[in-house]
Amino acid sequence: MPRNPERTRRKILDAAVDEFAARGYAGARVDRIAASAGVNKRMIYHHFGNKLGVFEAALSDQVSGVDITGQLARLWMHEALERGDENILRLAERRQAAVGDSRTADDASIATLARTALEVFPLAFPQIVRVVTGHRAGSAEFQTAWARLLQDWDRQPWYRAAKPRLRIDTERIAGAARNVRRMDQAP
Amino acid sequence: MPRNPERTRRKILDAAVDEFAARGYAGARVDRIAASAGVNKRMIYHHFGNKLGVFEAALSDQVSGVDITGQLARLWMHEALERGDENILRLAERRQAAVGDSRTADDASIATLARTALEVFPLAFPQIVRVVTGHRAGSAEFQTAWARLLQDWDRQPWYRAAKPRLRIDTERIAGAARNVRRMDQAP
DNA sequence: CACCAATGTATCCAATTAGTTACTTCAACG
DNA sequence: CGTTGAAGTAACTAATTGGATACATTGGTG
Repeated sequence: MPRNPERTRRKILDAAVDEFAARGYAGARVDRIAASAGVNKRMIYHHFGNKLGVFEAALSDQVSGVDITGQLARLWMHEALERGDENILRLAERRQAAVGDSRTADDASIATLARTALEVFPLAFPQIVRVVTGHRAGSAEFQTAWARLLQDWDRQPWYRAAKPRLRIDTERIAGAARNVRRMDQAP
Repeated sequence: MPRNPERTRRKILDAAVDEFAARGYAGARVDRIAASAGVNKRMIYHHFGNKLGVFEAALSDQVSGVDITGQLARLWMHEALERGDENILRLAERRQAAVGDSRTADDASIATLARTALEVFPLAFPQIVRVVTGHRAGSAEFQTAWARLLQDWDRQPWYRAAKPRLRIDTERIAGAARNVRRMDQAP
């Protein structure tokens, strides 16, 4: 196998994203990232310096996506829990992805945010879905009901009037919700 | 100081709630809980068996609240990240608190859930608030805009028609959002 | 080709941390 | 009163883990 720094770096990053999404910063193990990447642990420190370096790189690598999946929702949660709203990674780039480059009116960004909240919530808080509705977030019953809510939301005149930028295909969201990830075992 | 098992237990639990809310299961330190409770570490194992026992007790103690604060939002997040929607603690009690004891129609629970999502989101994802709106979740600009959104939501005929159970005072929510907690230092 | 920095491996280490052991003190109760 | 078990303390341990060390190999460049 010929040398290929970029590929090694990429393999580490992919493994790190999985590991940090699943377990968070404190729960993640550098050894596990190395093993799952099929790379020697020394390479992680070579490319990223220390554990925090891998964490930041892994977040940066994924976190600006707008295609919301369970994995991204988990990274957002870990990001929020560990960094709050300080030192937001790739702020400009993410802002661009979320609301475009026009100077957005407040109404539009609030509407965009509310739409995002409704999209993310079942991925982020599946237990609350179950507590409140009695159904699992991945169940067909809930999926259809929630999709209908999103559609109703989209049709609201006051929502449409705000001209929100981020419009994510409702179908794709419904599919993503089925992929809610769980940790393999209890903490 | 006379012996007082119940008080000791309570002190441990309070300290544990803070510690787990701030750092999650993997990030929490038993020593730190003991120190911050002003209790010998051995007492934690005496009362709760092991670290997981304290974690479950701390979650159980707080997690069924409907009075949403930054602290509770963090506990919900850690609960979701570490347990998904399996083995939900105090399910019946929480369900009762959220939607009451009547067999709730689906429309009502979906409406309740959506309302909860909008309430919790800025507490749970302050960085997304900032990315999308440009304002901090605690800022007056965002607070008032978001409160208006919630009020608009509450006035929607299709929301009122669903007769949602959980109605939380918008003012109190706005106040709670100001208390978004951050970790003291980077991970 | 010869050199050297980048890439890679195997192994070790110091610090942290969950959990234990061995012991003391208190309070209730027959 | 004295015995019994729970409440409490201090010190220790075994295992984990982030990070370091020492060394080998490769490939591009002058």
